[in-house]
Amino acid sequence: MTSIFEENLNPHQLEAVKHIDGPLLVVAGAGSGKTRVITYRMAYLIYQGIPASRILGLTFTNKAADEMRDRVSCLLGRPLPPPLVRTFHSFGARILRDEIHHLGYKSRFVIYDEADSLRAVKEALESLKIKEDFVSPKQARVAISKQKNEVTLDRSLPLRKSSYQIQLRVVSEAYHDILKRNNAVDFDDLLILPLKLFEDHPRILKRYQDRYLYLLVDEYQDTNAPQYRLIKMLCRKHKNICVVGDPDQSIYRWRGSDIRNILNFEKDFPGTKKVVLEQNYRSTTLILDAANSLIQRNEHHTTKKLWSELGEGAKVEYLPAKDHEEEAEFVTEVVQHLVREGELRHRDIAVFYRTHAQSRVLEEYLLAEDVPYVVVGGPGFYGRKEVKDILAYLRIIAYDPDDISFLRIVNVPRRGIGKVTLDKLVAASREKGVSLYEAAKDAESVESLSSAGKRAAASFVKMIEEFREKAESLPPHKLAEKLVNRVGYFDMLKKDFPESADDRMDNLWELLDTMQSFHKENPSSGLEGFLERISLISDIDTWEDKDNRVNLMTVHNSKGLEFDAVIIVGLEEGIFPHANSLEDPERLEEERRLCYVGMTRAKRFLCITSAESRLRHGLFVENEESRFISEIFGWEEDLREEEAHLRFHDKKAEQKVAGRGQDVRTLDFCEGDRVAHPTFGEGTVVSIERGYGETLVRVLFDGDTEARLLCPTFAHLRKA
DNA sequence: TTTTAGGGCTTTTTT
DNA sequence: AGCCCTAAAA
Repeated sequence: MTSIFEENLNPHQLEAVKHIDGPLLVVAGAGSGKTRVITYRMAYLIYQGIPASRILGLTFTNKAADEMRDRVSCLLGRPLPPPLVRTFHSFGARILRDEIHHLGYKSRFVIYDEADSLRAVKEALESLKIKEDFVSPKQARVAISKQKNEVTLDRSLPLRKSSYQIQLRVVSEAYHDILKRNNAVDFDDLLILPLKLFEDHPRILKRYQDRYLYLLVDEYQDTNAPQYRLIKMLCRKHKNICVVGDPDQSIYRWRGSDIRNILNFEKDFPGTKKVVLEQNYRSTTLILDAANSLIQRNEHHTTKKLWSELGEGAKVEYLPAKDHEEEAEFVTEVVQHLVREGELRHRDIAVFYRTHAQSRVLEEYLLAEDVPYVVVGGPGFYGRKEVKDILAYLRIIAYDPDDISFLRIVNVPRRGIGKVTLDKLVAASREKGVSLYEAAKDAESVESLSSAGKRAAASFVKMIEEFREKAESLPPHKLAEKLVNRVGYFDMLKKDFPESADDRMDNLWELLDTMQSFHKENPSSGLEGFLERISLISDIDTWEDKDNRVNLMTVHNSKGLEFDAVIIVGLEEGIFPHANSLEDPERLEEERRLCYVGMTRAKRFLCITSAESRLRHGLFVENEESRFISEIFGWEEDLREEEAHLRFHDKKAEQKVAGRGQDVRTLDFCEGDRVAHPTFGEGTVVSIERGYGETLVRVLFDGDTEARLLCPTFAHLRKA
């Protein structure tokens, strides 16, 4: 059984997988089998007798976590439980759920998302009577978050403080008072509070250190200071820390990621074993050459060179358009061409852009040509007003009602609690030191309140109380459905949004469906469990590859994915690289890394476009061609013109979309065939799914065991 | 006092 | 598309 490791890993990967104790750094270039190394290593540890419950995997997205957990269980076979794999944030939330009372919070805390947290900042500014035009709430929020994440890295901050910093400090304190009062935490707190907990309570830390003896961290180049410290604390005793990452793919510095974490790993953890993976199993050589050529322009880049055995492949295309509309037209044509001539399915194709705003034109043109597409992320499902409203109601019902959620829905739909009434409630709540909901509950005693206001508040409170009672007995989706009906949400939609009421209502049905399936899968976790899950999912997590559609997303969202064909649009100075990064050399390098990430998602076909002018904020602006273009193609000025006419429509270009081939494994069986497996015995092939990631074979073995076998494991399958 | 209608502003990337 | 503001209607 040792063979699955030797058979499916190259010598470098194997070296990493078989390293058991002590720190391990895997520098894994794009497409070099990073996920494979982590999952195989987890499986290997378990084969060595280490209980799965002692292994902890940390990732950035739920999607990555799910995929990893999934693959490990595939490798292990059914009977063994997989190790714990979570995102940093959900791991933090889980710790807090058990331990937050040590920090003076009540145990059922609310997680505020960015919008909620912005509200809280606004409230803080208001209570301090700071003029919004002096510090914009948004800026303040970003600054608070930044300060929060930095302080934990280095406690000896320079003492010189500008008045701005002092003011910021005050706002930050007011903000955190508000959170605490509402028993709420923000995203940053999910990492910082566990740190604080571990610092203040060494015995609790010890418990977690003893529980997780082997740590594996994905995308280590994107860890920020709190994440770094959390990791360091957890493995301080046993030093069994394995991190995987690629400095050239670090693209979240603006969010606090610190590339030094990976660069200094060997210094931080003496005795580190380092493995570098350079063989790329994803892309053809010309694509890799182009990507290498770009990343080499970065002063700070790791000296590794990706290579591939997948053949030269198609040349990277460049299609300069005159404006954003022509660009969208090109994209549509390329997609149609790839589907017709290149034998690709729509789902094998992806279009990446720097900013969400760029998706609209693309959508228009794809729609006009009946090309099926799906937009990943953006102002997504959970950002929509109707969904946020209902979730706010549910939070009020599930937790001790917090002010932010209360304010959101207290008059939505309208129920006669307007500004004046609300102001009086706010004053009453401040005076009594209770939440707004408590104040509303006791509205009768607020003398300044009009009788109409008292009545409206009382009936609102009565309704919420009824629902809080119902929450004990009803499953979450039923409760939510009753709620939507009871508050007359649909009527409000029809009145306020006559055009889109039905669409919005569909979104709510979808929310209810999600709740129902969550309830089915986690019958015991109830409404709170659902709300926690909802607040920690990201756009990419909800994306499924099942429909046959072209995928549209930001370059950031593309990280970790791969597609047969990739089109990157908007290669213009000011767009990509983004205008806000042009001045700062370090930020510019990050833009370059971002472009590198996008390019290395492509397996066999890569196309880049630009527009000479485009509509921005309602105005036509002209942009220079992105500097990345010449860096990718290594063009000299005089060659440019000649190359530029090499349009996609040329015969020569068309030949480049060769048939598929390289990565398709030969299977000697197909769906419906009888097969035999050394461990599981005989069975019938239910399905073979190829395309995204690795090939997955589902087999229903006799005796009703259904097994899902990934690429390496099904090598043991033989036609029976 | 609350609601409604209309105009301005925004958007870089996100757990 | 959502949010915030203002002015006027209900």
